[in-house]
Amino acid sequence: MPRQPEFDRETVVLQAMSVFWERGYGKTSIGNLVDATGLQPGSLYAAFGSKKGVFLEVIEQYNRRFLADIHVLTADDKPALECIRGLLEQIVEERLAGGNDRGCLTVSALLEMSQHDQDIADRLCEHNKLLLKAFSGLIEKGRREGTVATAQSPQALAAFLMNNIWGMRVMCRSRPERSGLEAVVTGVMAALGSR
Amino acid sequence: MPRQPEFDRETVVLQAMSVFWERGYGKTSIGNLVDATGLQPGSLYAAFGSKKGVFLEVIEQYNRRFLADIHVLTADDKPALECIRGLLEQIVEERLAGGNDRGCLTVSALLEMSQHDQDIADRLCEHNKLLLKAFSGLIEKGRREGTVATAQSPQALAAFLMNNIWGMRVMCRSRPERSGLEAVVTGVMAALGSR
DNA sequence: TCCATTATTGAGCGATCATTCAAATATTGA
DNA sequence: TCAATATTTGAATGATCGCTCAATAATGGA
Repeated sequence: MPRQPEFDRETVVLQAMSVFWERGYGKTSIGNLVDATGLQPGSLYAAFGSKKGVFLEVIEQYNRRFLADIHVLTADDKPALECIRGLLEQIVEERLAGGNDRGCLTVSALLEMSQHDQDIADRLCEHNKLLLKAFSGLIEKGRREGTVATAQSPQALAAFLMNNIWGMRVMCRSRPERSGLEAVVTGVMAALGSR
Repeated sequence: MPRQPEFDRETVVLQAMSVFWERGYGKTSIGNLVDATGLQPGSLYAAFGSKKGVFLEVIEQYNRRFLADIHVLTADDKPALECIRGLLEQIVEERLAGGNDRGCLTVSALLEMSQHDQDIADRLCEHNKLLLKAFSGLIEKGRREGTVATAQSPQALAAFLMNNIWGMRVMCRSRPERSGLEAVVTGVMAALGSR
């Protein structure tokens, strides 16, 4: 066997994720990726084929992690409605702590790229379907427990929930006040919990 | 008086708006603007100073028009809650008609540019405050009529409403099914109308 | 030790970008 | 008709982009 690659692929993807997340796809140059990963252009192209190839693998990993988080929540002992509240409040607190104003990588990518790149659009839409299913499962669990009492179907409530999370991701890019973010949490919880 | 400009400024801004809306800021080149407006680079720069100058005037006009729409709704005779339903359903129908998958110019601009350009971020955030006030006024009217019955403050409900509209703008870029979009409308109406 | 195979390097390619500016053109008051 | 004053034109500029490739370095089996 000849020479082995010197880098760890997952590490490189995470480093690239950080850059794409911070700068968006269009404003990320190969030079930025070289700086962040320590790999030279030739190595990046040997490993991923193109800038788009790097990005596709980045959103693949980003999506996998997000989905895993939801599945962990679904397996949790706590009432599902409380898990959902925790999910929303985590977004609020992360944003207000001054930290994450990067929003969501895939939401930004959807708005920036879906009109221009069919491959990226396909991948993002496919992920959204998986995410809807995951939320649906979480809400079904809530209904079995009785914590989710609203008459609408789990699928409909999942769409409503995801819509609000997307909205919050946008709001995080603005300069939101605590009152606005908390109003969203209150509104969503009321919509899910009341009958 | 010497030679007058040959173009109508508002027309040019509308033509540029269409391009920025379709392509986003980063993917819009001066060449695209030349094609859309019929103005040569030199004329564009004489009139607007820079690409960013064109864009700032575009979002200025976009925002003015959107705000005006909300104020028209607030002056309408119909119950405020029905006006809000109409607003949401218009987004649903426009999207499902196969037409508008461009989403919202300012939401896209916020995600694409807010991290990189302070001037554009300032302008967008300022507009968002105006929009929140306008929604607040509409909801206060609903409360006076009794159609909006929820206990939360008009400001809080306005934030919740805007959050859902932003979410729908994102969803419009995906490939949404009617059921998902309608679930959002149902969820928002329930949250505003129930006590 | 040597060779076959692969990874890494980084200068360089052509394309495209936002922007500029000197020349050409149009308008108006005199 | 003729300056004086603007606008319009579009080729040119320098920077940056994604990407390539010949040269070099590293590895492991023979």
